Amino acid sequence: MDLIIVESPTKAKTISRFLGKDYQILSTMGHIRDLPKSSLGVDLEKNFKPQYVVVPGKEKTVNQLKKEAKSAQTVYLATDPDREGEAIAHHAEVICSSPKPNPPAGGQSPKFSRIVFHEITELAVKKALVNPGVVNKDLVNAQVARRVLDRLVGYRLSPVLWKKIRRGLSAGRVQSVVVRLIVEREREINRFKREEYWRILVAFTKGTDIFIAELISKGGKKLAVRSRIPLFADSYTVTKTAIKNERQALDIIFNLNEPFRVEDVDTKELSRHSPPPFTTSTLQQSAYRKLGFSSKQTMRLAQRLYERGWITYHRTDSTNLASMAVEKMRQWINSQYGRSYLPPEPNFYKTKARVAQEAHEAIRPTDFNRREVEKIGNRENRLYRLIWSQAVSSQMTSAKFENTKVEISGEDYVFLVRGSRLIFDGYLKAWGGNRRDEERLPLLKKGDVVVPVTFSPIRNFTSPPPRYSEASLIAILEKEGIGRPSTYAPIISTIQNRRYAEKSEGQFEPTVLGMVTNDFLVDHFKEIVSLPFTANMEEGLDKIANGGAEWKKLIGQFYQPFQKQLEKVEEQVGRVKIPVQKTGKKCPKCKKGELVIRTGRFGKFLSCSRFPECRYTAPYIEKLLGVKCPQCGGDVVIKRTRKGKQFYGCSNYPQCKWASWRKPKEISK
DNA sequence: CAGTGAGCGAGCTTCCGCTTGACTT
Repeated sequence: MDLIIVESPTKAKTISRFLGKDYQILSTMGHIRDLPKSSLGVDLEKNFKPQYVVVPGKEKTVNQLKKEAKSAQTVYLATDPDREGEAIAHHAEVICSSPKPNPPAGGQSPKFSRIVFHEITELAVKKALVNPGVVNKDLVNAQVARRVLDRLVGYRLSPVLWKKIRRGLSAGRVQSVVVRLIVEREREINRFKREEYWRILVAFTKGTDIFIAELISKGGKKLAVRSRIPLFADSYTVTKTAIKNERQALDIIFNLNEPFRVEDVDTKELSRHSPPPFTTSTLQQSAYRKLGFSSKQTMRLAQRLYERGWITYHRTDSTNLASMAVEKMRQWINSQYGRSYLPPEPNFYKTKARVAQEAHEAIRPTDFNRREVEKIGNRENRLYRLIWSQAVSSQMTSAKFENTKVEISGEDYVFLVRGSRLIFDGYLKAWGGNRRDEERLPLLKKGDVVVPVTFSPIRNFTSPPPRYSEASLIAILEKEGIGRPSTYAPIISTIQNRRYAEKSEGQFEPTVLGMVTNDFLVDHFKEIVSLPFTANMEEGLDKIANGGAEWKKLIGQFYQPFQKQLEKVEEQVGRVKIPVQKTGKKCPKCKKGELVIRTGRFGKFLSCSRFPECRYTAPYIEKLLGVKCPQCGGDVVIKRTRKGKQFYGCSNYPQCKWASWRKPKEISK
């Protein structure tokens, strides 16, 4: 019997349904061999020779692969069709073909065939089986280069941080850039100067209708002032008006004179195209924005949907849909919604990611007739419905809006009001007729006289660029090609576990430790924490994969200067002090020092500035919530676990051990 | 669900990317 090796057990199950009992199908559950965890595992004397070991905990899987391969005639290596998948195929081949102390006399060792398919359908799998190839050594070498580079960066840089800042810290090609994004953004926010400006809104009536228009120009000059601020990985547009204070605003209002006439009515039809079906990144972003799920939570739910066979694979960077799925979806749309919702040709989407490997399809339901899963309203179902709508609507026609711009003038002042009306719902139908974007206007035509009823000067302030949420962070990572679908969620945990950043009300703020560590890396290893570093690496890896470069050369080109810089920093740079935050309060123990806020391994805490002479410590209370502890009546405070997750605890800890994940209800006395 | 910082110096920390499952509120 022949053996087929895939990565995911769910995939194995699906394929065995297609192929019946003729094949045995096993899964590797990801990588089976890797560099050892507790040493560098890269021989610097021997041209970066990597030392591979069986991944701890994978011994059973490996033994089973070996055993079944022995009795197989052909071993089909059907791991994912991307760089990591090629490496897994290679490792499986190595494991299954060794050790061969004495090649069985007369017996045959198995033949290895590399097969690939981009969609898991019976046809695709059977086609792959009759088109066997061999493992692509160049692609494997590209993966080795990627792995070795990440190991060198991570395992040589981290110890520098232990020595120069604090034990246990970490640095890496991906995580250090993520921390930098958050730190840079915080500084951009701090640099930002809020500016006051005023808007003038006027409520007009026409007949029995009322609508609100905004003053947009005065004496032929537009009031809006736009400025673009370049950001570290982005840019930000600030819009304000030329009205700087209340006096100017009132001045304008007192000078407004009737009559006010409709000067111009401009109506345009606008079509809005559906977004593409989900990739991992866009699923995480949408689930966060629309359902409030964290990326971790989203992945856990998606995993369950995938295991039950309800959705395609959920770790993907592709927006492509299997042609069979598109065909079925088109039939479904045609029969349920009708012809006008079906584009003449299928919609195609270009993938946004810079370095997409497109080993899998986009995320979609496996059966479009399944509109709900399990109990309506539960989390799994809500995520499923999101995936369903995104996939189905991606193959539907555009929605059409009629947008109206009405200008109203009075002397040398011009007011503007915009309206929007949905004239054809198109793909929005798959979202359950979402009409939130409409803004209805009364019927207005040129020359109409409208009567003002109220004048409202509105005070505004320009707002700084927003802090990153999980969603906006993942969007940047995908855009820059940093990290992969399988790592977006873990990265976000890592930077919090290391206490480089904390999430507060859904937004990332750098800690003092995060800023110190980032500044150290930017000062001394600028290239590695730059955005193009990963992009450049990918370029090099592509050359290796195409047979146009040797992996050892690429690593050497990176490592020689890196090594020099490591030595220089070791020698010349002193230990960095982590700054403390002053509180202005006296230490209650020694009465001499000042209480300061320090960041330790378990987050912030209070201690005496005279440490180590005075060893006073106390927990740092972030916020008093005004809620009493249900056990002892003390104050309930927000605390953070070792891993940085928020929980609620009693301020009398450790005397009172009360703790909860959820905020306790107010106790009324 | 939780006690920290410095330095002494045992032994140890650390990367990214591919999988799932064992644990808990």
